[in-house]
Amino acid sequence: MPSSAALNFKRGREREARLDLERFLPYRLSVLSNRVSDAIAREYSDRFGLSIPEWRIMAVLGGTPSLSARDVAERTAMDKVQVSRAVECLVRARRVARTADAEDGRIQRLALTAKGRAIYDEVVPLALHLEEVFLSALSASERAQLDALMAKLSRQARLLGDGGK
Amino acid sequence: MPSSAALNFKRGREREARLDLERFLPYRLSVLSNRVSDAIAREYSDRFGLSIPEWRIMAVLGGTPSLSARDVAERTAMDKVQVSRAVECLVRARRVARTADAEDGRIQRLALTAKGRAIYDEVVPLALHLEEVFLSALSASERAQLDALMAKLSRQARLLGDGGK
DNA sequence: CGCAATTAGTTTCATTTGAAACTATATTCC
DNA sequence: GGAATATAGTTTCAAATGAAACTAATTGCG
Repeated sequence: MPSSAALNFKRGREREARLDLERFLPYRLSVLSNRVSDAIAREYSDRFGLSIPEWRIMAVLGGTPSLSARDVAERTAMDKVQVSRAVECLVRARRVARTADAEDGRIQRLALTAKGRAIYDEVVPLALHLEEVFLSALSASERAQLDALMAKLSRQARLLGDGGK
Repeated sequence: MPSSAALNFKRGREREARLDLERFLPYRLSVLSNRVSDAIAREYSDRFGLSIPEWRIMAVLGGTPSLSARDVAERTAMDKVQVSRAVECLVRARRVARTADAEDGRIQRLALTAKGRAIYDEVVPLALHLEEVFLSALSASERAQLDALMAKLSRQARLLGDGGK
């Protein structure tokens, strides 16, 4: 049965349009993304007491230390309130340290502490393992396709979003 | 530049693993899905005062009337609390009607009212148009690829999710 | 039958979230 | 220099959310 998203649009004898939610891409994306996020969140939370926002922050700080909260927000696609709150938790747990910026009094530089780094070093393999399990349904060429499609769709979605803002 | 998700895993000279959030599939999926949902939610909300849960309920009732709240929850991937609340709004707005089931006193059959159907008939073309704009970044064969990949990933994600539950 | 266990759906309550207001610092421009 | 504007980050407050308790009806089973 061909089920391309392009075929979602149907008209019966009467002239009203129909929509099949299961084939509607925004819906499918949302369900897929939630399933994946939930499965992963459970692991992060069970094993390390990390929420997804916290993990995202640790992930970027692990790769690039000394970012400001604003930088982190940009790179994690979170808003500044979310970042502020998640950083607060991470600081309380001594996983992230805040230090004043030498030049700009408004900015605080963020970095993983040794403790945070140790957790990061444990979480990264777990995250990559989960990604791998998830992707194990695909062949190498399918993964390449997926990568290309995601890039195109992300660009397109960015355009969509900007239009309405 | 090859950027397959399979290549996300890297080790430097030192032996700690690194993770590039921008190439991490769960993250990419989440950002993409949110962008799309937000763009669409804005339209639904601006033009019809519909939230996404409300729209999902109307979408399934438009295709299959006389479902119970439980049926709706199943088909929309929402939980029963969400459905209960969104249905409440829809009923108050006279877009959906609740009628008692003849056989089972616990069940209420849900269906679009004439008013709800009129809105449905307007929203469906809008939804399909937005999907089309979004997919316009892809060729026909890319759409087919996407469809196949989403199906595989969804199945895989369902397995992942069940495992942990 | 009649009591325990299930199921449909709602409500409650605590937590999460986001928008807007707020504080503090920095920059612009007269 | 200093008033107006902009930016970093936090706090506040109201709305959205979810887990668990709850109500009401049904089913299973001795």
